[in-house]
Amino acid sequence: MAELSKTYDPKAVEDRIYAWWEESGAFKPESQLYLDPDAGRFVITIPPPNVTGTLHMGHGLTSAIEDLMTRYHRMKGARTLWVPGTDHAGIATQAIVEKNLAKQGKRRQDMSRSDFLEEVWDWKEHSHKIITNQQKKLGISVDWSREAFTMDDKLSFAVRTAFKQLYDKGLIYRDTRMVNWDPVQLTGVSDLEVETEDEGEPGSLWFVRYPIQTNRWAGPRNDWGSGQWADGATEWITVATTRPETILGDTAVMVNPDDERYTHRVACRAILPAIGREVPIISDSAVDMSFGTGAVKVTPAHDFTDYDVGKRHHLNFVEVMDATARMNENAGPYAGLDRFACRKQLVADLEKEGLLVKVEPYMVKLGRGQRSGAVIEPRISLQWFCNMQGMAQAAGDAVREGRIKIVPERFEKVWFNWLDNIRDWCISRQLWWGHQIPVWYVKPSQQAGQPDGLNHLPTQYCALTEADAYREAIKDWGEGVALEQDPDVLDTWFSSGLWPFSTLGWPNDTADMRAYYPNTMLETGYDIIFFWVARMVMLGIELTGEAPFSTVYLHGLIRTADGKKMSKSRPDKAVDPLEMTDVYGADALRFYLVTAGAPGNDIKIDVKVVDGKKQVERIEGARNFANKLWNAARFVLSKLAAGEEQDRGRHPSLADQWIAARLSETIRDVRRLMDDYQYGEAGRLIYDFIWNDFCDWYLEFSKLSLNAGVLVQTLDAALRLLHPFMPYITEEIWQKLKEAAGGERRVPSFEFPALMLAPYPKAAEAQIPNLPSPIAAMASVQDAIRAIRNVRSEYNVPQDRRIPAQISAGNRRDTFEAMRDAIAMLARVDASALTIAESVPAPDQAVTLALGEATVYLPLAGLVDLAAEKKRLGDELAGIEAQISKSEALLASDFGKRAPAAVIEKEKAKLTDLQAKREQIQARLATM
RNA sequence: GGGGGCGUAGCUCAGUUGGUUAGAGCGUUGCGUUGACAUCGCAAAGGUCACAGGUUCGAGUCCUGUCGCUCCCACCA
Repeated sequence: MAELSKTYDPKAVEDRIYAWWEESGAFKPESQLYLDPDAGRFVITIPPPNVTGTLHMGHGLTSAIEDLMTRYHRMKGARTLWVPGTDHAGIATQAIVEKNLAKQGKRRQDMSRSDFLEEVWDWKEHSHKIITNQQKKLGISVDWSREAFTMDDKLSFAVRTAFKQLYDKGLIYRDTRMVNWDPVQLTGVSDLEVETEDEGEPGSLWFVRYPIQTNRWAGPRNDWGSGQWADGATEWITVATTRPETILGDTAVMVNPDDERYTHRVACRAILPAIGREVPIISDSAVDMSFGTGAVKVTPAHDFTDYDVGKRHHLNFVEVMDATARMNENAGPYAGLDRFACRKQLVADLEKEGLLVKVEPYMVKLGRGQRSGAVIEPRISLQWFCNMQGMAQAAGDAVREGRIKIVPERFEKVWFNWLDNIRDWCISRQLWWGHQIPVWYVKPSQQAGQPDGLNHLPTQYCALTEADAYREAIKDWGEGVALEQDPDVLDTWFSSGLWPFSTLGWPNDTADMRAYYPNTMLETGYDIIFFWVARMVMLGIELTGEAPFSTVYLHGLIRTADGKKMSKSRPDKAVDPLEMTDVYGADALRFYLVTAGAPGNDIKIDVKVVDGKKQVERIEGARNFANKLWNAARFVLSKLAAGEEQDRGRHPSLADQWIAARLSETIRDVRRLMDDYQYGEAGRLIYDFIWNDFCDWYLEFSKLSLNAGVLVQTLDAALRLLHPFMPYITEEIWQKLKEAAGGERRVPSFEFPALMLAPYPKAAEAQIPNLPSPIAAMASVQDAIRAIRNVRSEYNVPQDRRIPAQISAGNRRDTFEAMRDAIAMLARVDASALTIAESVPAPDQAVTLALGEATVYLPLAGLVDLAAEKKRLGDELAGIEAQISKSEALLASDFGKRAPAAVIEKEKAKLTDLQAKREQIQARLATM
């Protein structure tokens, strides 16, 4: 048998084990060797990382939790599939590639679409390689043979099919509307992709007065910029704005109908500064009288509210900016200026013309593009939309009716709130990277050739392929028709929304669709509940008729120590998952991540930099745990190799029965917690069992009397329990254990080739019947040992000094007798001076430990004086008596009548124990 | 404007159908190292569970309010 190194070295284990798992096909559901029909299926599809670069700690958390779930269910005997894959991440990836090209002095606009896409595909390959490599390091047990990418041929076909089905139902339509426009990325984006700072950003509120047209003053007689533009005007209306440049596009001024200050102004006309356009003053209840001056400028082409106002009041829509947010020809003297340059110039000119009343500092709620950071400009454009009303209703019902369970439950409220207020989804993007919209238009030249066509024939064809589109178009337009495909691509979340079924082969009726759809679990961060989870549910129900999964588990976000999002701008506070696996090992990182917090709660990672290396205390703690387990295994293996076991397979000792009972208890609780998604709590229980029960106590007992059978069984079960949390180290140890344990020390799980394919422990299998509660019996021995240690520490008894002890053990006499050697060793008692009896006479000059079930006397001649001991016992007695009074009062109160029997029993047992201690102390005091 | 979350030991956090002595890790203090492990062992100190009410025999846990921090959603210029 190979010797184990003195400390656990993840680097010597992880890659080797992972390669072995992968090569042996252990991640594939077809390879499962242990199946329990009652366990059903477990199917989960990975939240596909964006091919934008590398993974961050959030992906580490996702991987840790999902692999934990997957390994747990696989070991429980559920038919288990975890599908991996990546997302093309349209806008984000295109932005990165454009940025990279810019470094080489290249621009997308100077390239052909296909040349640019070639660059993106190269980047995708590059990023994909890094990502999958990182995922493998983390140990995720996904079925790589089913790996998917959102722009694979099969998935692209699913996207076109979904689009066509929705189009044919009339749920997808094209319309000219106001959308959020990113003037840097030159595309429309959805509402969700616009981010605003809660407090707003520092800006100004400009108060500008517009002259009113009167009998005496019909309009400006002098040029704008002359300083005399408004000469002669006598009446004014003052508006407040945060975006002065939009004045150029104003087509009305609006006041509240109830606002008496302005009643006489309604129906008057104001003259727009700079442009000189006459604009009506209208009244609309949308105006907040208390804000600004109570008069609002209306720019229907550049503001969402004003757009609606413009529609309501049949105003003109004057666009003053182009796609890049430069002022256009409608901006008069400012044409050609950037919007912010225009703002600056216009404000200066307004001041010069005496139209700037005042400027106040103001926190502006600026919408910024999620990816570009550019200030979003509302813009009217022709886009594709998806009607969400019906789908949102269905998605809400799925949760309301319990077909989908959201964990933690509190997110249901957010879910309903968003779905109930849903707006149509702008799904087209003016990008090149993504799924091109499967709609073909008849070329305008053709339409011109057939004058009737425009009125009677369709000019757009939604089809799965260009050939299909032609087939349809030819029917209407004849053989010579020429089509061109819509140049836009779909929002990246459209394809992500199909992910749980597009990965399984939908729309085809594949074996995987039949076997693994719907999924059972969807696990992701709560930050993409709307972007992704809601869209999957809506599209899933609409397209497949079923909710795509039955449980949604949402984890928290990874944050820096000060609670901020980890960002690349603060590299000292951010931490990379691979950096941590490199320092502490994948198991340590994973154990930390799943035990760090509670479901749905954020995790703050406190990074310390020591000698240029990043350290995280809590991951270090998990690493230490791995090492502890490693050394425990080393001990077990050395004992097996030495063949010095006693009691083999025969009478299990009290210690053996105790560890088996504790194991059984732990298994029961762990399974309950795991099934209730409380992975952190489950992990802590396993940690406690391994470190405290197994290492601190049972291995110590084993040094006196070894039962190799029980030792192997216990370690085997502990490894299986821990495997979903720390897959590598447990597999490595388990393989060694299996190799070392022959013959009758073998346990059933050794029939399986890999720990990851072995069954998860069941409580029953660890139970050794017969004795009543070995846990309670052992507890009294542990109490005694701890109490003796305590006294030794208190009286500074040197570690190497063996002391005598007399134990009056009452009906625990057999228990103490059975543990005699252990007591001697662990409490460092002189074995030849250890008396255990039902009752022993109290010796003089001894410290007395009243433990309830037993009394321990430590004759520490010379170390304790009578008076001090009397005082110590007196104090203890006082404390106990206080507790007894409290307990008695409690039992005498309504508690005794109303509390459940079990609770009362517990209280009574406590009281009995206290009374026993009191008696012991009183008896002792009486003899002193 | 609406809706969440958090506030528990010096620090980071657990504590899920309310059960009466509130836990862990790290840190601190004392003792300890020739045999599984110093990435360790033994022991100790340390908390009016943010605050104020309420429900209950019983509240860290449920309800109401207040304060502080934080996040999400929302078209007040």
